[in-house]
Amino acid sequence: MEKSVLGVEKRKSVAVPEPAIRRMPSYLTLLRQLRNDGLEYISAPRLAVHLDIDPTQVVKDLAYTGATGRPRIGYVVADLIEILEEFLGFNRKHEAFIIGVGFLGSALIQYQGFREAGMKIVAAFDTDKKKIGTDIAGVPVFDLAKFRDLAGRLHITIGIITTPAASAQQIADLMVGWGIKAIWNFAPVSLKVPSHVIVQNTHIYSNLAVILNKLEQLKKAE
Amino acid sequence: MEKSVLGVEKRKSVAVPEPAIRRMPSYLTLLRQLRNDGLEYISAPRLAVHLDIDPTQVVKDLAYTGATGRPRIGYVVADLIEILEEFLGFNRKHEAFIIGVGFLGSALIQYQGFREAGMKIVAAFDTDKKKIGTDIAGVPVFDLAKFRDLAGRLHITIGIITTPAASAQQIADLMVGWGIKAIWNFAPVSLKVPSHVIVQNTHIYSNLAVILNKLEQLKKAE
DNA sequence: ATTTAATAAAGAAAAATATCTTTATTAAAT
DNA sequence: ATTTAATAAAGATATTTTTCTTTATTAAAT
Ligand SMILES: NC(=O)c1ccc[n+]([C@@H]2O[C@H](COP(=O)([O-])OP(=O)(O)OC[C@H]3O[C@@H](n4cnc5c(N)ncnc54)[C@H](O)[C@@H]3O)[C@@H](O)[C@H]2O)c1
Ligand SMILES: NC(=O)c1ccc[n+]([C@@H]2O[C@H](COP(=O)([O-])OP(=O)(O)OC[C@H]3O[C@@H](n4cnc5c(N)ncnc54)[C@H](O)[C@@H]3O)[C@@H](O)[C@H]2O)c1
Repeated sequence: MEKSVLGVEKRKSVAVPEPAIRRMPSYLTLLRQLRNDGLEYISAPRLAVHLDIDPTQVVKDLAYTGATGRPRIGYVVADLIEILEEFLGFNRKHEAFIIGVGFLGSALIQYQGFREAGMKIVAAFDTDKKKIGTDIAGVPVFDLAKFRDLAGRLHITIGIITTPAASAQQIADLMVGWGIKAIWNFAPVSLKVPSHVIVQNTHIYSNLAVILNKLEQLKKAE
Repeated sequence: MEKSVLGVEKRKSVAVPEPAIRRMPSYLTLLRQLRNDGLEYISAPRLAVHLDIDPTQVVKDLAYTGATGRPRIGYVVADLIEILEEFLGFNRKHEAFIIGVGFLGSALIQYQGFREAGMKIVAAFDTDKKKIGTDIAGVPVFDLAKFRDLAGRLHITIGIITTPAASAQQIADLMVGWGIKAIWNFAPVSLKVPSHVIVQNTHIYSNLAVILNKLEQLKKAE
């Protein structure tokens, strides 16, 4: 919060650092597990040991959510879970559709873990005649040609791309045309979209590159 | 490079920033595509436009690989591809095995794209009797009980974990016991391993959290 | 041949992020 | 009741990463 020249409160977009956002689901997952184990309180230093990160970073990350702990005791596990779920939006419903029902697309559709984050894939699209009309874990696979039709009726903000890289851009264009708010892209390409559309890339090669680089450093150090 | 007190060159581990490493596969993927389109030269500013990143960052990233460009011309596409492949290790062979042949594990086994990065999954392990003995795209699925046996004979440095979160730690312990160098973990848990073992987490919830957070910010801005 | 404009490369500055330090709080131990 | 030790919280510092600025290079234009 910041005072403007006129003395009126101006809501400064106190953006939480992305690295902190990325760590938060780990806190939540661990806390849920600890709760199931019957734990009532947990301190930041102990969370830090569990997750192998700096204890002050845990405190700072949790502070972003508004959570407060008590010295000598720590945080109330149940409360912290609720606060994190609320902060991350994992306690709300997020509907998504997915385009490209291949190996990865099918895996994502059948992934039970998205429930824990409030996300639900409600429809799938493909161009393959053999897949169109089928059903994967209750999620119907539609003809991509009917996308605009259907997508317009459903009010969905998240579109997932799991087509080959070659068709990813045209799929993105399609999504943008329909008015999608966020695109989760698993194809190894950089999508060009208008600035108001959120794009989150999950590029598998980046992770592999980090692994190979660390292996190389390890080798050099020997 | 740094001079030591004795005047002898000390190879300071000039670690390339991880963010740079993570961007490099994107350069490579794009360059391969441009080469296929017949392009001979490409400048950093044009690469930057393609990938929507800062042009000086492109130059800096590429400089880490040792690549040099010429003013007014840019980089030689073919050369740059080779340099990047060499730098990332994508032109070498990296054998891996995978534990957990469920939806995600199967998708990874069947993923053709790993070839582009030199990685090959040579064996899979599971505890499910129905899966043991089968074959996925030429990759045999073994009984996990025989893991130690087989893993010892194959000389593999990378282990991929795609089991449910609940069993991930015990799988990691198993891998460590065998002497694995790097673990690529897709289960949403923090693994505890000795410091000499590389762990790369690919946590799906982190990506989702970023998307939901950005959607929330978008909503607030309205 | 000379000028111009694009660009790589190196360096400086800024921004973002992580870590360290200090202070205050508080539950448990004495 | 007092002391002690653990810890949250806030602040300061350090590190990392990105962006900006300057300089030098060079192919193309004049
Ligand atoms: N398989 C993996 O584990 C994995 C991992 C990381 C990233 N990826 C990426 O995810 C994407 C999909 O990979 P995959 O292994 O599932 O491939 P896949 O070939 O199994 O699946 C692709 C699917 O997309 C469909 N498709 C193709 N063109 C389409 C279009 N224009 N519109 C709609 N559907 C279309 C195909 O019919 C197919 O069902 C690729 O970009 C890949 O690089 C895959
Ligand atoms: N499906 C996805 O798209 C997706 C995406 C991101 C992350 N993940 C994560 O990847 C992991 C696997 O997800 P999934 O959807 O493929 O689950 P899944 O249930 O389809 O597959 C899990 C597999 O692991 C095997 N398994 C269980 N315990 C084992 C053990 N102790 N040793 C060896 N094998 C064992 C099971 O038999 C099964 O084949 C989970 O941790 C999940 O959170 C999945």
